[in-house]
Amino acid sequence: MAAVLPLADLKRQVAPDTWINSIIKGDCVAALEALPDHSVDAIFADPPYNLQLGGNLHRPDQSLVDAVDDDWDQFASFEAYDVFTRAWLLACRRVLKPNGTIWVIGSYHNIFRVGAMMQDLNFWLLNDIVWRKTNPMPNFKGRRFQNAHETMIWASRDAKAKSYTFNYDALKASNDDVQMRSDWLFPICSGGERLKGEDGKKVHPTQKPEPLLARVIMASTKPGDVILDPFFGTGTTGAVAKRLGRNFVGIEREQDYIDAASARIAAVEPLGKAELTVMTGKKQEPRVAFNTLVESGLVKPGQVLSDAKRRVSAIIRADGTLAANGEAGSIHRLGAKVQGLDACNGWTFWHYDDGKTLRPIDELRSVIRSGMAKLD
Amino acid sequence: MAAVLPLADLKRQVAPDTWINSIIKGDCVAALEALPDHSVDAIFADPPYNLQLGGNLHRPDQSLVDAVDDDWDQFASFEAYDVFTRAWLLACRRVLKPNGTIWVIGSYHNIFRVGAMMQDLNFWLLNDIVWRKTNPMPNFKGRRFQNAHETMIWASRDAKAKSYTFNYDALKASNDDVQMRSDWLFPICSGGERLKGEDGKKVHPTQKPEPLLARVIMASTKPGDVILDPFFGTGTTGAVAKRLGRNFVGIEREQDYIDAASARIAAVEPLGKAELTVMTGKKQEPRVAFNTLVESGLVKPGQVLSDAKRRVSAIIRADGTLAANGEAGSIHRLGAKVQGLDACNGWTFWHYDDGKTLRPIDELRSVIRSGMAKLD
DNA sequence: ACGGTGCATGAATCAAGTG
DNA sequence: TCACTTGATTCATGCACCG
Repeated sequence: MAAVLPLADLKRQVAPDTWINSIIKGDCVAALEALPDHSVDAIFADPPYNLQLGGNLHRPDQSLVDAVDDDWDQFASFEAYDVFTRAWLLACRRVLKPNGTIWVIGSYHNIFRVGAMMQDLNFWLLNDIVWRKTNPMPNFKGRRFQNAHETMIWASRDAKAKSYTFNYDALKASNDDVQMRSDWLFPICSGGERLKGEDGKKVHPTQKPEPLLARVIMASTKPGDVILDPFFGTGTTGAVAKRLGRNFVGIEREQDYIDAASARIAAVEPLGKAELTVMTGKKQEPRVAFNTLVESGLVKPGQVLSDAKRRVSAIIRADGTLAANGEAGSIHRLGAKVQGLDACNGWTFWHYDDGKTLRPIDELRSVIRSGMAKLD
Repeated sequence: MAAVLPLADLKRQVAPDTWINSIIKGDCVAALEALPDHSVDAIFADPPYNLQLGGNLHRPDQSLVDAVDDDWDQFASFEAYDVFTRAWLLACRRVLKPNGTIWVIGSYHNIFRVGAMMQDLNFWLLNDIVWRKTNPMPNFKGRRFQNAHETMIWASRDAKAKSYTFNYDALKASNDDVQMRSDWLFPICSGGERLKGEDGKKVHPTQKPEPLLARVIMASTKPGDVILDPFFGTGTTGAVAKRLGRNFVGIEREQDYIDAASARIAAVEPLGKAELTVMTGKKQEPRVAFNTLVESGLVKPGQVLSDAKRRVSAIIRADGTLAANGEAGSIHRLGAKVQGLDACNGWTFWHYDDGKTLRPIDELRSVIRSGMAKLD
């Protein structure tokens, strides 16, 4: 797990087992060039924020704030940052599968430039997600609002990509059965999760919290997917991907970060298959034609179906169509017609009388499906 | 109030009384050209979002979503939108005072382009603010996260502007004595606040809620300041500015919107000077001890206080503490104790009988505070 | 005057599979 | 690529109406 690959050994190698679940050491764009076209399912990118810090910042007690002033976060100008951003985004886009999606996280210092560039490069923005921090750093000078959030952009490769992965039902189930919103609340990375060096100092200045990555990965990937992180740092993406039964590829320049990430990922225990099973909606269940209900005898030709309030009714015909008012058609078409609508889900609209109460025919479809499941 | 000015009458007139508190009818950039250099203290801009909607969207009940499909939101391309954005931002920058600040609101469709352009034009970003909606529209198809927020960018005219207005202490005091964060929670504009035409339909598709504007204006302007809104719409900025003792200038193209805004603003009653002074004071709201109420005679030793439903009661002692069931303590400690809780806000928990009804003692604190305000 | 039910609606880049 | 079919999909709030 987490082999470290020297960049020179890679030349757009197609065999995934040469680079999957490894950290490629080298410059981000050069390393991306070594990966094959359309080879990763998702990308999580935490690029340098281009913080434009003037002098040092002191707390009210005069202690010095340990700001992000590393070499890799220094850009001479917006133009230089744009050139850098365009290069790594383009390289990512080539490597991403046509139905893959990309996440980029940033703050107000850089996220507007990144988002505009993504639009310029034909990524299609799906959402912007706000990470609200429960415990953000205060604003010490009292000259601005406390900067209490960061922004993530989630985008598909292009506007036409319709079948990207989004585990809507699992997210909703995990969120008290209401759909997941675009504002997420998580603590910053601290305590035992925060990697510290032998000197007790944090290894990386902007280590992201694992729960944040976990939601990203659970929302937009499937088990077994390959997730690329072109700014791997201390490997939060890799650690969470491994724990959640996904694969990763990391790109990182600094040996200290690579060392920390390798050890970290090696210690991760993946979850079992049962725990990883994602709740899915009706969409993913096998298709059942209404005629199957007729053929199996669950409903009978001549039987009357009605809507939930018995305002309209129709008769089942032997070919699996319905008839009412001299018209006939599928359960969906006729359901739409009797309501004067363009569309209708006949499975939930039409009901049958079980002797006591009206029940949707969708329940009979479930009976068929459970019978099919037993054949597995 | 809210005179409507034909654009032709204005030629960078310096005398502010010719355009202050009026709505200029005309194209945004052309109208901005008519205003003098460095003439407004703050700008709030709600530009078109450039939504690129495909076909129609239906709810699960097949009803049609009333989308924003107005002509003013149609742009041929990102490039066309950028040209438009650059033009109005540049014009705003000339009109803004050197120490003025600008707010721009948008969604993920446009805010990244706007933010990047602002940086390119040398605005200096101070914060990005997230407006979290309590009641956003759901995502009906379950293909994305519910889009539950919009983003505002707050920026000064340039990096060197250090003495912009930011009422840090007033914001902190209004926020339970912790500094105001970058994520704000407000409902969308609906109910009685939402302007409706004679046909019962909304006058403007994107009317912003007044509390949002109130926080913007209270945070970044002083009483008497001039606030420009280059996309005035139905005049939320003007209405809130007038109520809060500020001046406004609006620019709007559509006569229907101008008519609605004029009538709306005319009906606004400005707050009194005392109320505004309290709200904008540099110090936090003065702390009032319960004993001050006793000393001032608003409550009397021996008087009985109870909770809102008369389930528990306590007696006021001369030293400003309460006693009940053989225990005594502050209004907060005793309130917590009688409820079996760890903490309690005694000001809102305890009520007194004014002869007709039970009223919270917090109202008596307000009486003390307004008396203190009159001493200013 | 209430409480309960039903309905309308808000800045929305909102489906997937088959032939 | 287009046309057509199948059938999946919503949260909070305000207001009208009714008993």
